[in-house]
Amino acid sequence: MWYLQHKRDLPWRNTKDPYRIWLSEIMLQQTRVAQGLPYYERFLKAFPTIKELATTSEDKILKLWQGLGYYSRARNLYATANYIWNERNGKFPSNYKELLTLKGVGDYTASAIASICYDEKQAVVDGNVYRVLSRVFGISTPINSTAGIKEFKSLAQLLIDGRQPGTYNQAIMEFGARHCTPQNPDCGSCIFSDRCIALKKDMVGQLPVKIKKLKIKKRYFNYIVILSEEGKTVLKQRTKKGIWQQLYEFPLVETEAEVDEIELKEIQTFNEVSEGYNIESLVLYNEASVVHKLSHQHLYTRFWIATLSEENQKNGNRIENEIPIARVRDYAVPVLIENFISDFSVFKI
DNA sequence: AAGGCGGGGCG
DNA sequence: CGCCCAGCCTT
Repeated sequence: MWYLQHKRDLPWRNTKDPYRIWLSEIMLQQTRVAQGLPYYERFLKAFPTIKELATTSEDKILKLWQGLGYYSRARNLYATANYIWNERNGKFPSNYKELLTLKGVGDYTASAIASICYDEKQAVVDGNVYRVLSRVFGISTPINSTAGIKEFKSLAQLLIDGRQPGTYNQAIMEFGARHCTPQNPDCGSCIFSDRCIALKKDMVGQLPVKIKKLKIKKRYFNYIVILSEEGKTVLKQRTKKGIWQQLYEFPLVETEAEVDEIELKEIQTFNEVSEGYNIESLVLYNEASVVHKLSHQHLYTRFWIATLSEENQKNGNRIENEIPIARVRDYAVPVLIENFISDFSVFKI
């Protein structure tokens, strides 16, 4: 069989422990194996069992998750670990249907855990499976339409080997990831070349079909990097809906367009931010905006260094959310902020 | 049914 | 540059 010859030796392939499988599957949602692998190793070391994961803090989990993206996965991971540890005596649900009720666990993840850990016959349908099935069977139904999702799930469910469902699922995904690749698949040496409809019809490059409707929004961020003479700065946690929920960042002034210093000081949010401080000087750190690209937003970002006058500490004013500069690296921050911290000499300790 | 949610790697 | 990645949740 193709899988046995080509499978990669991945750490979660040597276990049926639902905790480890669950952790790996959550991490690999919309994430390449190569990107998720180091995170998986670090998580397993820090949290060997669900007990350690459930009894730590959300901040610690987010810090370890930093850079992997889709941070709701980390928050749901923590919520689910707590639920399982506290409400279920640390015992995972042991079938597909119950797994589906867990936060952050959808059809794919529930099928993966159920098939791998409990030998339940549930077919996974991830990006790899969509690609392989759409090509081999020549299916043009958009994979992200309601009809497509149903059609591919039932087809996969027909094909799955009931004796080794977990192995079957991992094999078809591995085949999609390693052989039936999105670009330039090696159809010449493919084990399905005799029956692949897409190959016969010369449609490999056009399958799978996907409806796409991504509008990219431009946003303009101005981060106010506060520096007090005591060697402290200010970080705030993002608590609102939207990107980077629960992560930390410098006080943010969002504007409708790029602004200069005069314009920035007229912005309401800037005045709210600076109200508690006595800003002595405000210096633009990067003339050219850093463009941080998310899949759905482009963030044009400038950092402003705000040095506080001595009065702040003489008066003993307590500054909200202030932290020693040496502790900045303890906080979970977006990559955009992490890059700045790494670049800014004051933070290099 | 549609939109929001990260970051990185590849051609 | 655009595309896609072991998807899920909210509206």
